[in-house]
Amino acid sequence: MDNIKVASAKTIARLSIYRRLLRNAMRGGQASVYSHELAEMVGVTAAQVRRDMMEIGFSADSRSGYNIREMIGQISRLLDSPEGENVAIIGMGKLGCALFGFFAGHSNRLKIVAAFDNDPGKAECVISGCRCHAMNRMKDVFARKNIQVVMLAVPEDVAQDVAETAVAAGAKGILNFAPVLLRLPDNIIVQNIDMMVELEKVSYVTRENTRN
Amino acid sequence: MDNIKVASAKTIARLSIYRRLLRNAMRGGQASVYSHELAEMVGVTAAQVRRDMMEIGFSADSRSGYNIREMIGQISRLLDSPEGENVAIIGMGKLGCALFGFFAGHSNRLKIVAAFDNDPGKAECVISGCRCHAMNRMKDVFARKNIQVVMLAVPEDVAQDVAETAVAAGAKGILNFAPVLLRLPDNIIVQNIDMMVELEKVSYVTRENTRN
DNA sequence: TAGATTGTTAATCGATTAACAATC
DNA sequence: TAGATTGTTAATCGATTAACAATC
Repeated sequence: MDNIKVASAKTIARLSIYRRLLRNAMRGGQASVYSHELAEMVGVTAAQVRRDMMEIGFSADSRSGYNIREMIGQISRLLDSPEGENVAIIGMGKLGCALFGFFAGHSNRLKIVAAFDNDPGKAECVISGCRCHAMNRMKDVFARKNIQVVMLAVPEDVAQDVAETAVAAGAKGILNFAPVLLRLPDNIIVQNIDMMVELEKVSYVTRENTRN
Repeated sequence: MDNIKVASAKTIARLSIYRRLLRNAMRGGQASVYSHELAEMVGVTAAQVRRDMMEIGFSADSRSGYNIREMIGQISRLLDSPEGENVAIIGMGKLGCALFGFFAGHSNRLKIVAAFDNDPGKAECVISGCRCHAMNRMKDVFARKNIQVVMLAVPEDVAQDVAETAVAAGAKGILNFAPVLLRLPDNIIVQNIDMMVELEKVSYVTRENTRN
């Protein structure tokens, strides 16, 4: 159970979504769910759900389906760090503040515990209920608060520099919102959210789709 | 040339990124680029770049490589709507305002031309330099400004309702930031950006990666 | 039992890559 | 020409799905 390791990030994404929907269902009083029901909620095939459950070693009763509470538990054992995960936001411009508000409202295991910005007007202030440190304090704060994962929400022209600073300070994983390919050591995990590209995709596909 | 149609959204994403880097290169005075150079900049293989160029019907001189200006032109002919694309942001909370700031700073062909929010304190005001309308004015504004693509940045509990309103008002493509599976007619293009899921992915993969 | 669902594998699908003759 | 790059296909890879015997 503890040594399960899911290969694909896509699977992780689906598991995260399963869990969210299952929590809603549980709040609604539902106790168990069939693969085809969950599939319908998430927008995947039933076979996909069953294969994912197989992959995390979770099984169902062929009469009543999957036990929701246990399924949430199993997904959480896999996805969540037992000690919780402390996350920092680097860059407290509009986007950084928006991210802070978004994540502060939601998660439980993932906690935004620090923010960084080089604007002297922000540094060492409390913004949106979160203490904002100067960039040069990363190493200290990362160590003290046990931070390995950061969200990078700085302008693109400084993204590479700031990312290097973060890595030097001990960051191991970066969720990068800057439209820049970060050049970092191989052992650093980088996931990009490129909103410009996503909007261009929607725009293009929509146009193609409405053409006829 | 006008009837080229790229099948995959992944290809569109790469083309968008190629173009961004090529613009930077052109600004730096570079006139042409080899597939392996562009590949290195973007973080893909040279074969991938060549196949993408093949797909959009653009070719190179085997001595000097791809002409950057023409390549940008060809990608733009494919990606950009000739008349430009007018986009609306629905939901002018922190995230909506952040998106506005982000896109207002960047794009050329994609223009944020309207915003909507139901907060009476925001409706009909000008926020971040953009007029903010009440939700019930979508149909009118979409028609007047020729808007088909929207970015949905509202809280998850109202996302489905607001999305339906937007579709009824004429939206054909939605970039959805709410962590919700939108149920909409098949002919509506929906692209989700699920920041919670992305952060959980980074967190998980980082943990697995640093385990040993 | 009867019937619906699960677990599981082989088949399918689509995207990526390796490889190399053609090109400039 | 010589040499590096391109255009292009077959091979590879990984993820998804169809299908069905096993299960409750």
